[in-house]
Amino acid sequence: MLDLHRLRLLREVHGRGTVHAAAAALGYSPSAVSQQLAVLEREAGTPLLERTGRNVRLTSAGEVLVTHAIALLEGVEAAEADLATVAAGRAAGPVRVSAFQSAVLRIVAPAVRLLATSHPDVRVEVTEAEVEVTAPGLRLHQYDLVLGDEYDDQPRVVHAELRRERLLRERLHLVLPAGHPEARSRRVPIDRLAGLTWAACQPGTGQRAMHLRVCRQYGGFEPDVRYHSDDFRILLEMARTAGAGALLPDLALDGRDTGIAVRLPAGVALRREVFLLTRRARTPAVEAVAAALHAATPRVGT
Amino acid sequence: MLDLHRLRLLREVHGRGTVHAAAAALGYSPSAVSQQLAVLEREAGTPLLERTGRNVRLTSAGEVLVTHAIALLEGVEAAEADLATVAAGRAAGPVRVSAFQSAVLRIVAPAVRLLATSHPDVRVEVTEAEVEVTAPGLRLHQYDLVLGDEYDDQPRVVHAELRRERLLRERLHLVLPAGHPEARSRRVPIDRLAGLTWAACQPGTGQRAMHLRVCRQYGGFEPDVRYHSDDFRILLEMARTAGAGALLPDLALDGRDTGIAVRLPAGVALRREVFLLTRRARTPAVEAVAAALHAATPRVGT
DNA sequence: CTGATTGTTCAGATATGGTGAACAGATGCT
DNA sequence: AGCATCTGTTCACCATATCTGAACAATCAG
Repeated sequence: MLDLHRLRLLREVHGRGTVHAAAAALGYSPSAVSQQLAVLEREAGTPLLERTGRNVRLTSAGEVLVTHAIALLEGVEAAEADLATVAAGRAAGPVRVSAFQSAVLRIVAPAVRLLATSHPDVRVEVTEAEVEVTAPGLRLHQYDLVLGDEYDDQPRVVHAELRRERLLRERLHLVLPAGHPEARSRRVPIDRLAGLTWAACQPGTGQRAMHLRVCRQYGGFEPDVRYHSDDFRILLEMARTAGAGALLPDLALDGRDTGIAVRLPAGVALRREVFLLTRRARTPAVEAVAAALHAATPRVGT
Repeated sequence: MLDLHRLRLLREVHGRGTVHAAAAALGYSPSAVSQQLAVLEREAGTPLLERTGRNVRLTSAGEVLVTHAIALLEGVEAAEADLATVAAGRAAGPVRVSAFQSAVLRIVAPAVRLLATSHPDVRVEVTEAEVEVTAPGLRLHQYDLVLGDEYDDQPRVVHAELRRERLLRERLHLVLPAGHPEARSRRVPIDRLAGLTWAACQPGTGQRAMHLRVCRQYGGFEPDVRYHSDDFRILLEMARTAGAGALLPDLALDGRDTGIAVRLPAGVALRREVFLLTRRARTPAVEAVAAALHAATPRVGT
């Protein structure tokens, strides 16, 4: 009989492309994975992998088998979730959540607090990471729920097998050092800020791209970005302490905005959407966590 | 992660009721089964079995898990069948058939001959046994196709999960020793045969029950059954050699009826139906065998 | 050409899963 | 009631399967 353990290796190699990556993901040596796949091929009676350059790729028989493997492993997971639920008499089991920094702070952490009393048998594991990194891990069952963000001008494509729900849609604010001359008016035209020093996320991130686009398109200037961090709290602190400007969403602002001035850009409506990704098949525990995340999401002005 | 091997043990214990039976069916010692189930319970985190008297029964958690197990094992089987088919480029893999004696001789054997050329990669395994015995084994995946028979007055109930197809509907004939006075007419009234010595199947079989009912109802006598065998060819030989009478279906008569007279009973239409059982989910190989069985079924007068 | 990848093979340590004997409780026969 | 005979479980022990790490071959980038 086919062995689930080996099928999982096959799925992982299929999903990650290399034996090394699959081995690393599952905590084995590449040697072990290679040997087990060889056994699987012998059982299958036909080659499942073929080498292409120094990598491996699934053969058509491998593709057929991996399709079954994915369904079977999904089924096993459902069985385990059901079992945990029955054993505890209510939604139970481990649930792995990933979210980007501000969502961890403002959404996931409060949700965990809610779940601690409403669903004490659900064990939530949280990883702070960006959607780009973790979305593939959702399909590979490394995570069960992934929170992501998306700036209006850069919609993310999401795999058809996944389910996406909006958690909130928030405004982006201009954060200026308190006492900056432009901070007197409630709405600040971007083109007045050409001389400002800026704090923004690392190049390659959505926030940075949005920042550059806004300055170029609405301000007509190339921003002098001097402070780089993917940590919104650091960006905020650079505004407060080092006199920089920043473009930050509601979630990054926790209300204690002493030392800074939070203003809206004039003439532009900049928005960010925060959403939740899950696989289509949801266990009771995942369902409970999803509900808690919705409940814990702060209402911010749209 | 849950282990398929252990889930199969659970399914078998569920299906067969005792640890011993499950162990015997899978070729293990009861000790091994007991130990593996203990491991499964530890993994599940909740009891799956409870002792009732000297047997075991599934707990509600066990029931939940076994439902998943059945689905998963079905999925694995589908995967293996698909794999065999892909590997061979056509329907392939082992298929286990069971049938009662006359069906093996007249239907299954010819079907195997057909399949040898039409589907050389399908490996047919045949077991001669009665439906009563093998039908449960169909649900337990011990067999893939089961041929059964049913006398008109004793319809068999078939489990809703199984699929039943009629293969043929045949007449029952009165088999008399050649030269018996009543064998002169084409149709023989049953009540003329009160003094005959009879050959019939063992008590408890459908044929025996039918035989008794016919003699009592249409002949008004208790038959003197002296020769008992579930082997129709032996019953036929007792008619030929020992001068007994018998009630046999078309399939039991192979046309070489020297030494006997085959007549229809007068005033009664006795019929037997031969049918095919499979699980609802059929692999390509099972489909091919089912088609061959239909094709190989002889056309007999209804 | 060299160095850094990739996947595979081999020898050896370790864990897993099997058997069979001994045991305890339930049932049924005399 | 008493004994034999079923259950299923536990234990010690053994075989096999599966992991690791080193050595190897092939590919690719600089």
